[in-house]
Amino acid sequence: MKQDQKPRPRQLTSFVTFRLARLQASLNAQATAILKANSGLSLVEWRILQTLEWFEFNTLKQLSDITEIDKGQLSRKIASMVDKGLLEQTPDEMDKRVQHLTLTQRARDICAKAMPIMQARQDLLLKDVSKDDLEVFYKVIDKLEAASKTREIP
Amino acid sequence: MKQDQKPRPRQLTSFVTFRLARLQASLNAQATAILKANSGLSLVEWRILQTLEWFEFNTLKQLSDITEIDKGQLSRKIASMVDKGLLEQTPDEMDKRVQHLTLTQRARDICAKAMPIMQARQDLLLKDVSKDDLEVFYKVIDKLEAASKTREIP
DNA sequence: ACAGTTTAGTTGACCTGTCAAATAAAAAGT
DNA sequence: ACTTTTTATTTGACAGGTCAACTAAACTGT
Repeated sequence: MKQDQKPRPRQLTSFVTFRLARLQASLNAQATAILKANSGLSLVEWRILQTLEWFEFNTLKQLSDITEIDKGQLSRKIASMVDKGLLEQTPDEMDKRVQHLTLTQRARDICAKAMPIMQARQDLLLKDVSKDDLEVFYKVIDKLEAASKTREIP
Repeated sequence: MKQDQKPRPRQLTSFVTFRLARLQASLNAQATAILKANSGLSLVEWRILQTLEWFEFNTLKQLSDITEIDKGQLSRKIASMVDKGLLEQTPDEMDKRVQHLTLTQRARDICAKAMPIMQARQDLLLKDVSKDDLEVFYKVIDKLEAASKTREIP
């Protein structure tokens, strides 16, 4: 009688990452749909614009470091956003390699319009999460993020 | 004197999703690198194989529902994995539309070889996370996931 | 001054992810 | 039986994401 062919639910190996991947897929779909319906921005565009608004940062490198978005992808995205009139590039005085990015008025308008809805979504997402739990949540994210940067597993 | 041009760090609007996106980028890069070095599998391939091993499920639809991976992507991936000799498809008796998927011996061997390393990585990721915190973490993920499925915002 | 290295950003190639439309088989309604 | 609706899977088109090689400007040390 051949049985236990299948290891069955097993330990929760890979479960954290599995859960995070699935959550991410779901969150992205939601955000993409909301942005499309309300602003015409893609999710990456929204992220870029928001990051530029939140942080002091305004160069591609800094953007890439902070968001972990690939610099290649950013380079192309930024170019297309400049074309669309969402971003402006101004060359750095000292370092001729770097370009500083700023939102155009148009981009600020679009963001201002989309913001309340994205804010509402954020509120909805966190509606049932207590302050304490959220703190723990961020703490765990910090730890996972730190551990995910060590490349000591080969 | 023009100042407060820039709204500054503001509320933590979108911060949860921002943090999750960044974490995800980092985790994916790590997993991809480990898998590449140790098994030749891509991350999606690994996820598909693991999901098939963990759960009873073995059809494309079930795989798509459980992982939230797009069915289109799955359809193509599965085809390529069948080509590579990682999966076998056997048609359902009753319903001629569905195909049941099973890992080949080759796939099981590769997974068996990669598993200890992926397990070690998982352990490393969670090394500094207490059991209680992890529980809270999963609880918050559940809530975010549930909220991300409501399309009641537009 | 200048060879060697690092850094910001670009580009090419290629894989992954997403959406929507198309097929085709099952199930439901009449 | 026969039209309508669902459901499982496939396909096309295209945006997003990743890697690695490349260019050009700074920086380093001598």
